[in-house]
Amino acid sequence: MSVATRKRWNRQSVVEAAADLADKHGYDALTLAMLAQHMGVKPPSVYKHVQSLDDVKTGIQALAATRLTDALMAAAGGKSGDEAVFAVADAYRAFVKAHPGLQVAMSRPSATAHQGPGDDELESSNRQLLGVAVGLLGEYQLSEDDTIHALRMLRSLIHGFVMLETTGSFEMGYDLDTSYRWAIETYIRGLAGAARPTG
Amino acid sequence: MSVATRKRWNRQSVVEAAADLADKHGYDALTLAMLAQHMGVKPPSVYKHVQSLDDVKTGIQALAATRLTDALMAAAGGKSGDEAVFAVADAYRAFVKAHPGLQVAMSRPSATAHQGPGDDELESSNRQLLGVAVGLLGEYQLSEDDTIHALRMLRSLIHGFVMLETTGSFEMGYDLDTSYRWAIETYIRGLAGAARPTG
DNA sequence: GATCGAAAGCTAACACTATTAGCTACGTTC
DNA sequence: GAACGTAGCTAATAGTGTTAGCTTTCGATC
Repeated sequence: MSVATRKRWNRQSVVEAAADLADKHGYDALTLAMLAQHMGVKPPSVYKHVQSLDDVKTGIQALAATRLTDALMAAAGGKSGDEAVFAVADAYRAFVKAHPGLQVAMSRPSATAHQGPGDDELESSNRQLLGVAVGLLGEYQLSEDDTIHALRMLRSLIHGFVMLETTGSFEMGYDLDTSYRWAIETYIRGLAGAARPTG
Repeated sequence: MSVATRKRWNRQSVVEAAADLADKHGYDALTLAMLAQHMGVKPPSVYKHVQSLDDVKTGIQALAATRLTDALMAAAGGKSGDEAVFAVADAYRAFVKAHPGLQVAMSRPSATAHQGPGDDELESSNRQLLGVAVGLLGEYQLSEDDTIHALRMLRSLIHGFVMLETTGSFEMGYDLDTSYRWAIETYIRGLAGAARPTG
């Protein structure tokens, strides 16, 4: 007989398991009973490792953010200018396609006012991402303020497109890949016109 | 005693009442018990007018779409070119601010494969909106394909910005109104470069 | 290797959710 | 005024998350 010593869970590993389930069955379909069953345990036992289902969902949100950040930083690494922008845009879209549950998680206001561990990690991850993003737009000669605006615009554009795509809100009949690239190109073109007068 | 003859409900009026509640308490917080109480009725009675809670939510989605369409068409009415684009963008953002519940409803995949009445209305409303939108970009001299791309991009940009704004995903410290206008301006600037060679 | 305490499992229970069945009473119409 | 359909009700079911309290198992210490 295999003496199958039972798996040792902790908040992190439970959240990761829950994130997988969210990707498989949908973020909203994630239930505590489902999570418990997947852990091979009855529902109340889950509370030994985690405060509540909201706690788990908050954890998923943080996990999603850091994983997305990692993916974007990896995509941008080494590249610069247009090439880097396209790479990040593609990586974002690919990430969402691969992780539908995590995407939904990211597009919800945080359930609990987060305080737990992982919050610091999330903060530093965001700071890292912002640094990379600012570097991303370095070649476009924007003022400091305009860099913020340009970043917000790029994020909005990518996030919105991917959102509308996954909810099936776009009319059919025209290729989405083409539209996506067209949009990023047009964004870059618009950016050129925003460049500050060369000093 | 006032003989207060009780209000006659139907699917439409129930959906409208539910939409108000969704705006007040949040789309996800909307519960059948809450809806029943607001109607002055016990939960099971709601089913006399509506098939299920999912049915109500599908109704809210349709209602949100048609109301948004109306608001956008009203905003665009008479205007053209840049002015019209700014007007539509502002109207969209204002609508979402005024109807947070409806916005969330719109950004969710439809709960039930809609079939009920109001679906036709939704369809025609969408067709109307597309017509207005195409007219909106008429001045920019885009090819037919590019018009679709430009429309998708504008929608993505607006939807994404408003989404990130309402979920509090933007870093603080820089004015959002300014960023929003900046983004629309940059979009229009990029559009100019996409204009087809004048034939 | 036996013992003891903490960690993690369990069952039972509670309050909530949506939903159905079946009954009663209102209100309209003939 | 009688008949009938609409719309209310209560009671009950199956699901949700969550807590309390008990038991088992695991790991470390003697």
